[in-house]
Amino acid sequence: MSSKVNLTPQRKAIYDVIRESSDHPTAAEIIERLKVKDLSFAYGTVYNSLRYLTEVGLVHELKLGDAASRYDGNVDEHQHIQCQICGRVDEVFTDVTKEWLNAIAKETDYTVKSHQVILKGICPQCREQ
Amino acid sequence: MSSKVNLTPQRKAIYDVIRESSDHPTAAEIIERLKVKDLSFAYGTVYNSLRYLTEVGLVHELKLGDAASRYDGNVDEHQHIQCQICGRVDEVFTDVTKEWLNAIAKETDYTVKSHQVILKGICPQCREQ
DNA sequence: CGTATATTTAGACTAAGTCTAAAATAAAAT
DNA sequence: ATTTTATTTTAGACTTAGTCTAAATATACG
Ligand SMILES: [Mn+2]
Ligand SMILES: [Mn+2]
Ligand SMILES: [Zn+2]
Ligand SMILES: [Zn+2]
Repeated sequence: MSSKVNLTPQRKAIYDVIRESSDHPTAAEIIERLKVKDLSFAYGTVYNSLRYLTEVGLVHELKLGDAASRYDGNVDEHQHIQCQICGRVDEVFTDVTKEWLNAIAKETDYTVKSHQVILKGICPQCREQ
Repeated sequence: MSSKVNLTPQRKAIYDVIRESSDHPTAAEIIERLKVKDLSFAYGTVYNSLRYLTEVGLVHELKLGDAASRYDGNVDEHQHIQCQICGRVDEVFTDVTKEWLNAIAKETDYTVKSHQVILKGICPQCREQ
């Protein structure tokens, strides 16, 4: 069991870029950062690898409502807040309560499997302007 | 002030479809439903109208991480839960607490402007199968 | 080794939506 | 009422993000 994770050189390089990034890069940004390291993979390989890394749980895919998905090397449970002005994405570790999730299960009669909170606001830097 | 809302025939028809729908239709679904009423507008007009209706606050745009945005004629504050199996989207009126939002403002130093919760789970129907 | 399986590659293709420039409507000014 | 101005619609080209396909490579297995 525990089907071993198969990290090919491409997947490893992409995973490295994500872990070295703290800003939740998009696929396009990952491709840029690979290029800086003189690595250039087929377009499709980057997307296939991102899907693979997501599936095996090494990274998380964030869909914040922007056009492009972002990727997160921190797979600990946390949420995100995005600045409406500059677009930066920051971490949020204060999570919703279990009681709240239970209340929703009761209200909707769904079996709640996951929740994602997307907060929008103004970051400290942009507030100064 | 209060810059009056300009509901052209096209915008009105699209708004009507959204209000008559309770399933948060996508642009493509709205176009289908217009066709049933023998209404056919330019592709771009539908998107322009959806943007307009969203901007003036008559509808809400939902980005649940699917490919296409969905539109909601209920503009009262509420959240959504989507079935991972059949894709249907249901309403969630149990909202997060103000305390939780304050905790996030303190943690992140952001001025929190909005929050969107996307819950995923199994709907009662799909659970029976 | 030889064959099956998995992965990468380049490039065609798709889905959702935006943009553009011209035509049609509507509103405002003469 | 007619001209001028502003707004909206339209068709279709274009963009962005991502998937699909078929061939070429690489890896694993007997
Ligand atoms: Mn994160
Ligand atoms: Mn709703
Ligand atoms: Zn900012
Ligand atoms: Zn379902």
